[in-house]
Amino acid sequence: MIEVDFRDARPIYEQVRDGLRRLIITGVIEAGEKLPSVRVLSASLAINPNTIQKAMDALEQEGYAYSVPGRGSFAALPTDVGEGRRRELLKRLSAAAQELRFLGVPEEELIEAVRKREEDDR
Amino acid sequence: MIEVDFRDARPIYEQVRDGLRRLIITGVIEAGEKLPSVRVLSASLAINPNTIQKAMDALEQEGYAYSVPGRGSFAALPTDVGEGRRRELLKRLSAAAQELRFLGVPEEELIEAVRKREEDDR
DNA sequence: TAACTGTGCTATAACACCTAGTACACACAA
DNA sequence: TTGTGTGTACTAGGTGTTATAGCACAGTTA
Repeated sequence: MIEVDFRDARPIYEQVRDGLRRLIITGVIEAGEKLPSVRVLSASLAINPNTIQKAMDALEQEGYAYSVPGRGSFAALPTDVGEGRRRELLKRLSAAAQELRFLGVPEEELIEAVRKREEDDR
Repeated sequence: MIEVDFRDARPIYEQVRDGLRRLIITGVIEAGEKLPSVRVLSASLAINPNTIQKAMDALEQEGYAYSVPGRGSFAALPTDVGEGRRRELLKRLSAAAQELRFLGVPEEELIEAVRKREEDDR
């Protein structure tokens, strides 16, 4: 369900956060649906609960999830995601596009990459 | 010329590396032209020379610059930039696009962001 | 009640990052 | 040659983040 690479330079909690976010934006977990619990994820990934908790906190701050003490964490609606996240993604998008143009990648290829649906880019 | 934010979570050497890369891809520094020296950058940004050196090493490894002992560091040709960098950027591009689509941003807006030329996204 | 849930806290170890200081070899111009 | 500027290399230490272990509490649900 979620892959964590201990050799990766990125912190584990970021990998978990990104993995959970990916489950949401790909529709594997729909809005309102329950996310795996801190303890279950901790056990299945062999990662300390505190680290999973940190990933959950980050995801909740982005607006992708909300937590209810005693019940669990759930996927939020796309409209609940903060505007800051949108702006950051748009910045990232044009920055990548600008650099790719500098590297000589034709614009059609960029647009194709933007339109592409199914892929396994982390 | 280059801005460094000490409060930013990103390491200083990454900020310097990205700043230098930006000078190259925006054409401020053209291919073959000399980059500011380690010591000059170190003095003007009030950053330790070792940190600047680390940024230079990273930039050189990406293929955006090459160094000549005794003479200085210079901007490389776009064709010298490694294929790994291209792949990473394309991944980043489609990942951002996919998430933005999930957030309800219309495709025309994404394509517009990709086409956009002049902007100050870091 | 029992088992699950999120949440909070302390303490510790490991690692990346950044700094300070020093030194060497090379290129270039006076 | 001498002086200056250049990239490069090394040691050492301080600092903050990350991840871990362990424990505890309160709320929810069957």
